[in-house]
Amino acid sequence: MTESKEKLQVETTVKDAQLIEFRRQQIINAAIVLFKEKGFHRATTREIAKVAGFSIGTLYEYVRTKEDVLYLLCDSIYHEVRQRLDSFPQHSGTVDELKEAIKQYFFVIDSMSDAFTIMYQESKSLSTEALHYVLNKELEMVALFEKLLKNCTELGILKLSEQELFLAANHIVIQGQSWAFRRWALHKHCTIDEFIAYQTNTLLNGILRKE
Amino acid sequence: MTESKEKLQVETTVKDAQLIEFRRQQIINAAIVLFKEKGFHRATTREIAKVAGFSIGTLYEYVRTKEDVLYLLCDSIYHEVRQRLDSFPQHSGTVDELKEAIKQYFFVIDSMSDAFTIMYQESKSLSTEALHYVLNKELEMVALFEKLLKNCTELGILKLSEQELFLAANHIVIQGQSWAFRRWALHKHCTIDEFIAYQTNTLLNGILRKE
Amino acid sequence: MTESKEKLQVETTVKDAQLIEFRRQQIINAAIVLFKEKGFHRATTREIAKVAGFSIGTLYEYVRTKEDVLYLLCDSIYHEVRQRLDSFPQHSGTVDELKEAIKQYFFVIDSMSDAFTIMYQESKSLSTEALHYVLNKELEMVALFEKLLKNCTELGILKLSEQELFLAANHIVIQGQSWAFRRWALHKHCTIDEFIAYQTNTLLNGILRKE
Amino acid sequence: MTESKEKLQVETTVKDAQLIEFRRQQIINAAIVLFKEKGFHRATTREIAKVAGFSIGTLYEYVRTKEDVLYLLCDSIYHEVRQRLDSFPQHSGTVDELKEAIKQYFFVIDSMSDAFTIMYQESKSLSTEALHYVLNKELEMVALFEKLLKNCTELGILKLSEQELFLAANHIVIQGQSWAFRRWALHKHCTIDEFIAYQTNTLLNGILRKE
DNA sequence: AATGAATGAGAGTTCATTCAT
DNA sequence: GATGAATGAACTCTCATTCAT
Repeated sequence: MTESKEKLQVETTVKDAQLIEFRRQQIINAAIVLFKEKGFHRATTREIAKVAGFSIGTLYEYVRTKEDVLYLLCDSIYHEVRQRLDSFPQHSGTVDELKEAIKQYFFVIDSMSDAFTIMYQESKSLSTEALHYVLNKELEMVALFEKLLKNCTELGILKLSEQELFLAANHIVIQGQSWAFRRWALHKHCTIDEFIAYQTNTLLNGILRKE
Repeated sequence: MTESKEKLQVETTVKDAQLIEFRRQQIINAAIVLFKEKGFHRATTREIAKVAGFSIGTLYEYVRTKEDVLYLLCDSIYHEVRQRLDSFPQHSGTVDELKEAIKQYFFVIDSMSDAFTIMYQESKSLSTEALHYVLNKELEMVALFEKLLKNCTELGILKLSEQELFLAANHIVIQGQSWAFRRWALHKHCTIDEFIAYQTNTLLNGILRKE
Repeated sequence: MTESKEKLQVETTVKDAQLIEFRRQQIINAAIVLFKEKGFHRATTREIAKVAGFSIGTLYEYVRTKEDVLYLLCDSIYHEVRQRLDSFPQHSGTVDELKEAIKQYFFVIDSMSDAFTIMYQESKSLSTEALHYVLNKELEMVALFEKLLKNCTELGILKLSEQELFLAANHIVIQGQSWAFRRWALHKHCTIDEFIAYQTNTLLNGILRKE
Repeated sequence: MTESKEKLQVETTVKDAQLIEFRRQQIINAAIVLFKEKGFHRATTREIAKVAGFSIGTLYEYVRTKEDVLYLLCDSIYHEVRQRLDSFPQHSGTVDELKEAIKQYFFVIDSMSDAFTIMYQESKSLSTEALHYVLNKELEMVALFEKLLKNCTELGILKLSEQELFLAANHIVIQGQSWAFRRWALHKHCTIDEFIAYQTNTLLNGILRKE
């Protein structure tokens, strides 16, 4: 899995790269808390700075606009997801590999569900350029699962058209994310493991044509 | 299907009920256009009034706050959905009935995808009370499909636990809505009919246990 | 004397034209006081609103930006100047007419010297477009005196090349304005009448070639 | 010509006098570029430091406040003017000497017109104390020409009252400076030599009373 | 002597809401 | 019932200045 587009640069007045990394992580953490609580528009930059632990002036040394904070947050999600998916042990058996990927993906979402929810609800507030970048990351996610599904078809385990490949991959991505943005409904009825089990079974059964 | 909660009342200074109905529909239509274009927070009440065709003063004769506009919009969605689902011809064959319900549901979403997307992204801006009301409507939707699925299990066509019943219903509702909020990705790959076909097949195949 | 360019429009949210006129005059008056005292940049829009007698919100109903206030001020100066010069009685004798025009011009400046000084020092803060508009008004002023001087040359009283015509007209305009922006030096040494007498004599003697 | 007031001291933490001189010249040069481009208020201290070639911290080793930069700039103008006027060869014939002084003065202005324009438009941003110092320098300039004119009256070439002496000197100073601050209008119509010729002739003709 | 990250008061602007007409 | 001018709290962002290194 490779990044398809250059990262959009968020301008800084600070020169020390390590410090930038560190402060931006503080900003992102603060933003997750606040955007979750009150949404992007109701959270103020002053609050973000305060929760991050520094002054409003300092915030703006690491970020040009409030929108940059949202972009940083969205970007960090995919960074995290990629790290996790890249690091899980690769199986030879491809259906198992697919299952494992789904599991890992759902786990990341579970562990970052606030961030995912924010991204879902607020990414529309990004500039066109940043939004395109983020949606593109999303498509990379879909493409990853398309690839894994395709591997299965090549082994003859599945028979899927290109369209079905896409729809199935899309299906996985959405259901995974729904674990985040529909917490309120789902958590009352099952655990993440049960959810993963149901989704994996339904999908694979649904896709496997045994006639 | 019955409405579980009393409709939340949006106060008015105007008496004429028909006029209220009429003006509110104008408000909702204007809001759909503007919230889609710029989101709830960036759209101003002045703009809403202007697009609706009257003055800001008049807007506030039919609505107490800006949030009321969002609430009215969300509420009208479920009103519309219910009307459509209630009116389609009921079959005796229950799997067919389920299929038909799915189809109708996806069709409503397709025809109101802007409104659905807005609801998805902006409902967090509602007050706790209004949000609960809306989420409750959402659960009624899920319950509707749970009921239809349950009918199938009772005929022995499906074997599903309570949990699976809920997850499957939830699955339908989410995939349907994804047709609205993931337009940008889905519309390039398939038509609404193809999407319905894929979702219906996958779900039913995935659920039917043939061992 | 005709206005060479369309007036630049300053946008408003208010519809009542008379009210706009009235409020803008209040804004200009407040701005003259404050810009004189602390300059354009140090005067705040809040102060302007306060001195004008209304709230900051109201200020922004009649003006889009702070720069608009400055533009309104500059524009009103030329409006005033034109009114005064257009209304003085026209002589037949052209040198007398020139003298009278100079006198009237210097009088207007004397009566609006704060506004003139502000324009001199702050017009650079206008947008390119607005600045061009204002400088153009300034050139119209020069052109007016060029015309009056030209009348004299046509009667054979003066012999001036095109360049000299321009320089002499320019000379009048600058010396007049210096009465405003060099108050601090000039007022200690002479009255406006003495200043006018000196400038008129020097200019006419300087220009008249008697060899 | 003697300096009438002690130079205002701009405090420093640095000891090395030569270095101070050197760095301040860098600061002034940077300030001329930036103040010309965006004015005193819009130019930031950071930018000044950057253009000057060092860090913001260093800037504040040589200057107490941003206003000091403006003061330094204004002060350097008179320093330059004095150097030039003091160094031109003194004639015995006093009208020629006056003419030569005018010429040299206009030449300095031409070569430093950015700095002069800045002084004209921004000196109001100086503190009262610094402003008085600068205006005083200005009056010294006027006094210089008063002196030269007086020499002529004493030789019987001119007959001028004290007031006329002042006004004529003032006239020269202003017209000279107008070559800087009215560049936009004048440069299209004549060269500096033509301008000097016109101003010198008009003034002398205007002043010489031969009846 | 030089650096540059940190600070926070303060500025311009917006916009939901009110209320007299 | 309809209008639209008035309001002011609240928000984002800037930038002169400081001080530890």
